[in-house]
Amino acid sequence: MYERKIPLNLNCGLDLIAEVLYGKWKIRLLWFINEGYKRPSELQRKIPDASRRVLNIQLKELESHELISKKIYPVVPPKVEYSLTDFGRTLVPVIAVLGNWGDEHEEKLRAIILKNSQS
Amino acid sequence: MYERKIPLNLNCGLDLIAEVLYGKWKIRLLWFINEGYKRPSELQRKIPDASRRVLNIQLKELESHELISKKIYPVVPPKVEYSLTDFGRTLVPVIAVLGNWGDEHEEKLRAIILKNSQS
DNA sequence: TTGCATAGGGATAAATTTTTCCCCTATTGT
DNA sequence: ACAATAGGGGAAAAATTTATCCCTATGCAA
Repeated sequence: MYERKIPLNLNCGLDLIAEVLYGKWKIRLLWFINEGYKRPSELQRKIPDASRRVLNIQLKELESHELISKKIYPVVPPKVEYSLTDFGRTLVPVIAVLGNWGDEHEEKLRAIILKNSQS
Repeated sequence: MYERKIPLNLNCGLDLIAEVLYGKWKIRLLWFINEGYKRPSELQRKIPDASRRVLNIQLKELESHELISKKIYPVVPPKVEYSLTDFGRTLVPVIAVLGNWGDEHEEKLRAIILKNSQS
């Protein structure tokens, strides 16, 4: 595993939430799990741009941060289901606020971002 | 400048807000600017762990995303002041929600994160 | 028997972001 | 002449995150 060389900052609430949410696909994973997509293969289908590997890694991090829990069914082929913990559920309204802001300003944002990514 | 090789996703509100907020120091920059720390040197003092260079880069990105505006006073030595645009101000409550969640769960988060970063 | 689906992991490469180092602007004061 | 101040930026290195590739195992279907 990767060993961090620059120490973490955990001074304020913003540092703390960043530490658990920073990761390209984490917010989306939480969102889809909340919507009821529980199995890894379902999540991979919902997020086709992410590699299988990173999703596994980020799911494991979410689990280690106690935002989701993993249930392994002892069957073959294997079956796994993730679900939000009570703690993870407290993040749902927070994520909703983020998504709503993006949705509300969708046109403006799309225009600004595209304009900048071309120059 | 760096030329992106993996194309952006701008499908939903979450993608859009991620595009403007992703960056190690951006949220903090917005926050401090909102609190009234306007000059680059003030911001650097408030965020001593960031290199001067990145702060400049991220300020410029925030500006190009129209979240902050930059006023250059034609004096010597130079004087610059940033401030939130109206658009940027709409993000303040969103950032507050993030920080509040972190603050509310501060002890739990600190414990979880430290436990995981040691193993 | 071959191929597909399920879930996951190791090793390594590539992409991206952040840091470090050094230089430049112009004026005021020593 | 020279340092101090305030703001910026290029280039390259380091840090970090994601992607790619290959391998494990089992049961079911064509």
